[in-house]
Amino acid sequence: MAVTIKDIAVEMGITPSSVSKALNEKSDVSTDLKRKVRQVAQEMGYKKNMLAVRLVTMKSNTLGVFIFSRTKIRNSESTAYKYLNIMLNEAKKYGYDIVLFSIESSLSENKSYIDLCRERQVEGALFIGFENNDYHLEELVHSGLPVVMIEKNISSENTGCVMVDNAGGISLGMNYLFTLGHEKIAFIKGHFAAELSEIRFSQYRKMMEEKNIYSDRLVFEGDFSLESGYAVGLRISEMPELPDAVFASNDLMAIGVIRAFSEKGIKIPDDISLIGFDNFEIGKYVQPKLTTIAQNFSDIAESAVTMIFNMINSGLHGRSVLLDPELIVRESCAINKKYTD
Amino acid sequence: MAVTIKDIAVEMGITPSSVSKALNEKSDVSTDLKRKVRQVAQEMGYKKNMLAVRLVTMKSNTLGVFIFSRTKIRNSESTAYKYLNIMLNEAKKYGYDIVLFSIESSLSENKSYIDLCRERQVEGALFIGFENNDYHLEELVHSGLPVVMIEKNISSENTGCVMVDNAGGISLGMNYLFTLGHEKIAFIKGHFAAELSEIRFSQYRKMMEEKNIYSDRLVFEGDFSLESGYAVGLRISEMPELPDAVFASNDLMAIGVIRAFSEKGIKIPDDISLIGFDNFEIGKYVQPKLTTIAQNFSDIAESAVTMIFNMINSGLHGRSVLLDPELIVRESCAINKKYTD
DNA sequence: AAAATTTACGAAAACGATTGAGAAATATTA
DNA sequence: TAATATTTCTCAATCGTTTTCGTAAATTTT
Repeated sequence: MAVTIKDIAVEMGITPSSVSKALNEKSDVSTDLKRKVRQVAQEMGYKKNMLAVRLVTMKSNTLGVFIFSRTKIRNSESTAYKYLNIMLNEAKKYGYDIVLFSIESSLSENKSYIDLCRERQVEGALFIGFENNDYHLEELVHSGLPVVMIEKNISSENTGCVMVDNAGGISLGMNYLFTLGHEKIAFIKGHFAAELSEIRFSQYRKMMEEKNIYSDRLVFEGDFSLESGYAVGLRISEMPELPDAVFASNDLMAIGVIRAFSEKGIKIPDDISLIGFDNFEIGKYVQPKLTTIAQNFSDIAESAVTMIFNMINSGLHGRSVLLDPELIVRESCAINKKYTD
Repeated sequence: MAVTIKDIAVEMGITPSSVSKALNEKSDVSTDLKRKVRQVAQEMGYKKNMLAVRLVTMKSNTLGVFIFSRTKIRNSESTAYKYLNIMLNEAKKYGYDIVLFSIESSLSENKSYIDLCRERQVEGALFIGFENNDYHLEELVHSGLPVVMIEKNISSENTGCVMVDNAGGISLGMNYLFTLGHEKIAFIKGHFAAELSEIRFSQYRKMMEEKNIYSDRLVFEGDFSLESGYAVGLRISEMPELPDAVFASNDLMAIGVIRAFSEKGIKIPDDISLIGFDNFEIGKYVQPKLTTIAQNFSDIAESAVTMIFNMINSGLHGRSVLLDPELIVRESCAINKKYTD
């Protein structure tokens, strides 16, 4: 069917090994033959069979990428894709392919992530999002396979992670809110199965407690989705006394809140301030423009790929790298009026 | 390193072929041996090497998917990911893997899409988005490799496509607008390199011309991005006389328009009606809620995968399938006041 | 009990490449 | 010119499977 080096060999009256070496620019073949072989290969439409190459060289040059879609954690398909895109381009620079794994179906097959990786001979695995209750984590950590996770804080010999400094991001936002004179700051938590939900909330709680102004009644359960933000927004609007501000665990929920408040006639930032987390582009187009904490998705993905290649090629251990978030001030926060009284 | 069937064979004092047959549930091996082999394999932590399997069986069980990221056509990373996700799950049902290809890097390597596919032995390729000026199209069509494209209307022996009926979608929106009494309908075109931009615009133009109300001054260039929608919105707001309505080629641009109008004090839908295309979830949360044309991304992706497997397994030819769009009426369109005068 | 059939396993070739060791051809040195 | 060194190619093993064919043993049929 397809033309092989053997075909080229018989065509040229030489051996397959010479063809292989010529095509791979080995030193023990004359430049003249190289040229001829290249030309014949071209003419015959030869394409090397990577399956064979990888089998014999025992190098798959392949990275596995797992994206969690089962529960739509963070509801941010768009960020998953951003990550994926960067990973793809970075991997290509190293000459690696990326094979995608979907979580839901692999679980139904009753194959663990490691099984999938071993079968495909992937040299490393990248995880985008990881659920707290996933019992495969243990296995991953002890597998020996280089693994790096995004949005899940972990580091061991063979597993690393890269994520934004979520606690730092919350601090940035909280301090900004404090500076503006806000004290009754409500918080909308993210999806319970995402580790960063807990991290963000903990930092919020810690900072509120330090000021002795923490109250359970100020925290609301969300799941990172627009809808959940909207639902919480409605509930907040019905509180006997409005909070000074609300800190949403992500932009999507913040936008849901904007919608709810708008329907209830609550003005942002006049009646209440609002801050999000992520810095999605859409935040610049909602009314009011959303003040938020930015995380650089490209940097995260790039660091993840860099780390995994360091682990694969240089045998480095997994590390936990935290990237700096940034406060993006736009229009959804204002000075607390009560403060000026 | 890793345990192979040979290892199992020596361990059990049988031959590799028996192990292979046992593991593959072949009929010419006793159920007793099968059981034993399974157990030993399990104990020894055997994982079959798919590279070897695929090489010998001459079946890669792999689909290639190409996503165009070079020019951020449609600016809809999120839809690309939605497509990808469905494809992944559908492919898994057939026992296929998906390897991802990034367009930009492949071009820099000077390897055509077909080269990449042939090397990896992929059995079919899925394209998400395709640029008008991509000169590789010709090669694809004549490659013999099963290919199906999303958002690019083409069909030949080995290439098919699936997309929403864009012209029909525009008709839906235009007729709705006409019913509401609008005549001066502005149109924001999508990215010039996307085929569907032309399709959508053509239908708009056709319907306007049928009513003899087409004017070049009512059409604006966009590129599917929020920013471009915003920019056009600003320009529209500065027109000597406001149009009755604006039809944006996608929701993102419509949201940009909302922002621009809001800043200029133009009320939607009181002063002007607005309609989008895509039915992104965010449309329900902007103010006013966006009326739009819905396309079902899941259906599109599923159809694409189904088609490619039909081509791969049953040798069916590529077809061009058009899915029905739907008008989603929300709040951004109202009856034309001039009409009621 | 002999013949025919079935069952269960082994031997070996294959898939398409790579690679180190060895052989042949050519070039270099003494 | 002979000996040595260098270049250039061939040989053959290998990667981990699958699969066809062959054959001995077990089973069934006559």
